[in-house]
Amino acid sequence: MDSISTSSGLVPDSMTESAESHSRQTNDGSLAIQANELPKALAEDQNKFIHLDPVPDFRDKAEIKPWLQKIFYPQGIEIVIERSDNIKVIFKCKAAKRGKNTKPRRNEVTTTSSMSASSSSVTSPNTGLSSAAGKKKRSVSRFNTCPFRIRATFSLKRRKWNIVVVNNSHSHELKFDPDSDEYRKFKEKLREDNDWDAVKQFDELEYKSRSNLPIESSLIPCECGLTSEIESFSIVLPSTKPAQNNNSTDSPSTNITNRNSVSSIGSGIGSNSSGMAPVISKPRSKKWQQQQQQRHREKLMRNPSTEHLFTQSQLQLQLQQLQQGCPVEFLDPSIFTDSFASSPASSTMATQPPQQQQQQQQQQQQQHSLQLTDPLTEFNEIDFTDIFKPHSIHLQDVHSNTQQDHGSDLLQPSQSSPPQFLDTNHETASRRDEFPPLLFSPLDAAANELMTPTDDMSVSPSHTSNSQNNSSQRWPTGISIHDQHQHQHQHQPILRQYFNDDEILAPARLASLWPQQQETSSSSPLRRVVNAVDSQSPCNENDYAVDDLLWKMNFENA
Amino acid sequence: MDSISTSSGLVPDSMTESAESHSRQTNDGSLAIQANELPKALAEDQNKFIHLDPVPDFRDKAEIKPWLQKIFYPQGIEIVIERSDNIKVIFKCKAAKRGKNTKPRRNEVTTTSSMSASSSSVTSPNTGLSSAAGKKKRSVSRFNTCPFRIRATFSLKRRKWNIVVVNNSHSHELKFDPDSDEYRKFKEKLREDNDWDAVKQFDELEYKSRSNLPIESSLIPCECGLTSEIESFSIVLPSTKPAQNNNSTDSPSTNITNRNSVSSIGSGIGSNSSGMAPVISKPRSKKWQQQQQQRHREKLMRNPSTEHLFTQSQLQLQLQQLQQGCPVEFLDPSIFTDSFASSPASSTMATQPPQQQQQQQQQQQQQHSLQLTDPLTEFNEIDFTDIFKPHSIHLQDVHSNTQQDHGSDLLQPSQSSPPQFLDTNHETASRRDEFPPLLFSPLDAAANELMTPTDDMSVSPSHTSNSQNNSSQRWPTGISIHDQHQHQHQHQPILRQYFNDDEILAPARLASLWPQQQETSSSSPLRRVVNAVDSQSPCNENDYAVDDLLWKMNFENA
DNA sequence: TAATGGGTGCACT
DNA sequence: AAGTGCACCCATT
Ligand SMILES: [Zn+2]
Ligand SMILES: [Zn+2]
Repeated sequence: MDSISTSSGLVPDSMTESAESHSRQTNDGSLAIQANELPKALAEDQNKFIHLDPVPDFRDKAEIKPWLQKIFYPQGIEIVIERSDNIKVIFKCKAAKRGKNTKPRRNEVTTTSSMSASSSSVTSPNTGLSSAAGKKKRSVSRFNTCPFRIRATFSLKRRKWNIVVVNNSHSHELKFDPDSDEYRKFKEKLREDNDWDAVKQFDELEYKSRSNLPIESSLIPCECGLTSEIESFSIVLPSTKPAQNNNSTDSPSTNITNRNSVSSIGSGIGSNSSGMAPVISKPRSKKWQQQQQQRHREKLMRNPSTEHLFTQSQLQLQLQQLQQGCPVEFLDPSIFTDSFASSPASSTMATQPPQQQQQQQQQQQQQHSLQLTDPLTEFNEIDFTDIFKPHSIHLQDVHSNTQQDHGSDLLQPSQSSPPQFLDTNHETASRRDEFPPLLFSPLDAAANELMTPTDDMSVSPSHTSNSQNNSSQRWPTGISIHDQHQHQHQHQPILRQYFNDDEILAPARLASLWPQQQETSSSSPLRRVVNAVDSQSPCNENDYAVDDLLWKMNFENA
Repeated sequence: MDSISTSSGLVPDSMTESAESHSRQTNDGSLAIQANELPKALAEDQNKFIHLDPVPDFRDKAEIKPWLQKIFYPQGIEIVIERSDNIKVIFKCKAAKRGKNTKPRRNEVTTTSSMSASSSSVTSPNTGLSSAAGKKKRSVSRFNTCPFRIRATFSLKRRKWNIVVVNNSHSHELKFDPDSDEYRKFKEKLREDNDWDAVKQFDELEYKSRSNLPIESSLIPCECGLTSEIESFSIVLPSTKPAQNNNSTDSPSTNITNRNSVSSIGSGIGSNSSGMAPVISKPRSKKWQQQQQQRHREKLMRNPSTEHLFTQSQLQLQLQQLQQGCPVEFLDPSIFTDSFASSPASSTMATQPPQQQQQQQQQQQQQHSLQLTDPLTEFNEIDFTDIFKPHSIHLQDVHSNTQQDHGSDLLQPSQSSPPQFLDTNHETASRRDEFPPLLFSPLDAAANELMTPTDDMSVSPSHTSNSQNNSSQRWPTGISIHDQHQHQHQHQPILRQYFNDDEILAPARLASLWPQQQETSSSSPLRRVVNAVDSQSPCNENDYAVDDLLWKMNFENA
């Protein structure tokens, strides 16, 4: 079970071959790596950040978590908010439930010895029932010391939320639990938001989990109403240090292979981020869980919505998303097959998408079993004052220039609709109540930005020309790795094109899903305003003044 | 500065003489101690609890904290909620603000060496300005490891909130900081609740703090609108172990004398427990604090409300309260003087209330400098199942029977209005919004209890006869110490009389403050209902049925 | 059962 | 990797 290397080919093959050459160290010590080189980069540079980009233009802080849940639930990672702010949200792994006898050893979490991330069904034949593992031997990881973090920070300069995976190592196994309360709420919210495509995908995920089928990869389509960025990243984490209660780091590294691949098509949820599903405290008996499992299984078999999960229509939807910039290698390979593989190993091979060189890439990925130095030791030295500084954007089709395209924050036009600082339009002041009093409302801030509406076109003149170009080349993953100190400003035109494509294509894809809500690219007044704000240069004096004010007010608690 | 024994005489002298004889060990290992013997009891029996009784009939969980703040702010203890529930609230000391260089020694909190609770002005001539201590040498007690806890639990059986000081030791010095944000909110809430008498008292406290005057004792008058319990207790904590980060308990006991006396006249706040004062984050520069200090000093000198803090009218008020059952020994002795003493020692003597034997009692109290074994080590073995069993009430005039008057829970008529579990009446749903949906509101509960209105009189037939009796004899403290295993039921008539006196006399005192709100004792329908509820036997079958339902609903989260 | 005790999500500061 | 105030939880008895 440990040292499992059954990874589904989520990283395009062509990249892995030249992985080493693509990782470049810039002269200031920063590292620029392409998306397909993430596994190796993660293994070698733990103190680097995995930057998710682009991200939807979250209009509310509360939209971030559902979006991330779409990405990380299929990876067996249940995220919770560790701390949140008006300008940042720190996510972490949900703490493990304590087993009955919650006195595990301190130095090693009773080491289920594996922390095997990918194939959860291998280690626990009990399939996703948390109670099965529980009672006594479960790795309860006494204090939740998992170092995994996702940091979402709102850049006042760029007026955009930046999401960075700070630490991809886990002190526990990754396991998708379809019976967790949080997941239930999450899925209920998906339904409330009418994100039926995601609901279907998660139905499939639940089915696989309950059926002991491998869940190595996942697909979460994007269904947002306003934006439609495609977000995905792949991570291979070779070595996961077992949880040590930060007092004695005796075992240097147990060399336990841990693999973690994340793939999804994210989306900002269109609206209603306020209403959470009513909390329903449920009993957690084993019997109840078995009932749930059986019920769900029957429902899945009968439900027409889940019936066609593996039919041609679903596949066509995926292909359509592909053409619009969704990286194929991060789609769920299982959608291309109509049968379930019984063993994880076989399924891993069987679920390969029909991409050339996919298997080679997968094999390459299996070799990225590298040790991680303890990232915790290095984080203390991180200077967080630069957290809102520009960060790099890396595309696959520009991988030869990866070491140069950090910075460029000033021109990156990815749809950065400030979550709350942007909406100046006095007509849409309804969301103002969600923020503390005395904080500027998004409407006010946005109105301030309308003074330079023409910057949008000037910065991204060729926003429509390269859309098909990018999507057909290598399905850019839209992921970038960079460390803290990247400040170069280069290759801005390429970035501009890329992100403008996203903005333009997204509504079209959305329209295909809900024609009644159709809305041409940037045709909405609000949307156009947002784009204008995003694409304009942040070097504007007025902008900085506003930024400073907003920054100060953020800490005023109002 | 350390081993300060400048204690103001808060414990009546006559008691301390026979302190040892009054502490009795019952045959089941429990300890019954009179109020005036609290210092010694605390020093010798750390695993005992200090039970505050009676307490107001809190109608909302949110009313508990302000009430406790009135008691503990004058002691230099700023409480925060560690954890709260529908049925319990755990308070602790507010975490110390870290100085700039937050790397203090681990084993000893740079030991301002004193933890001298009473006279804060002695150690820090900078008078209550937190910045003065700060920056570097301040005992920031890196992780807030103060063991002090106050536990408020709602007993479903007795329909009453019970408040217990779980651990009276502190890992830090006790210092009243009039500039803390929380205190400002607290005081603003006092103003909102029109608790002007408390406002005045705290104005005085602030003045003393800013003027480097000793704040050994305090007075917080009762100003509640609905209830008028008199609450007070006195604690002398001889030895406070310095904070040790629970890893190495090297210094067994530093023998640092710590004295902590608490006195107040508590009251449940009349209404509006929902509206918190708007948070105003203030800059914390030293300059700003000095300005505040100067401004406050000037305002105090000029304000007519604070002008007469030390005039005869104020003293008459105190005397009036005395006659109504308020223990004189817990009143602020300084109100009896019109001049400020410069040194704590002299002021302690100068502020003695004109009571006979007061000085003797004070001297006796100074001798209670006993060491505390670390209470945390012993709390793990305490059996909490009996905590809500009848506890002993000790009056000064019945101190020879102290070991016998625990129990009698069924008849203790202290006003216990259930916070939210009781309301079944459908007419008075106005306060229902303050509680989670589906929870009963207190008003309904009160209406429900009207079915047995006559119980009030039957239980306390002599409620008016002994009022002067108690107040003139030795000013009962209304405090009881008891440990886990007290089960005797004795001297119930005495208890009944005592608490009924409190209930009846309180409104009269209140009326003296606001004649327009005058309300004779138990004349208010609601008030009478509350008394009826409290005095009736909880063994009623219907009551238990309601309890069950309420208990279940409490965990429905609805 | 009713009560005790603690974990932890997460936003305020 | 802000620390912590506070409450929604859960486990145990
Ligand atoms: Zn984790
Ligand atoms: Zn304390």
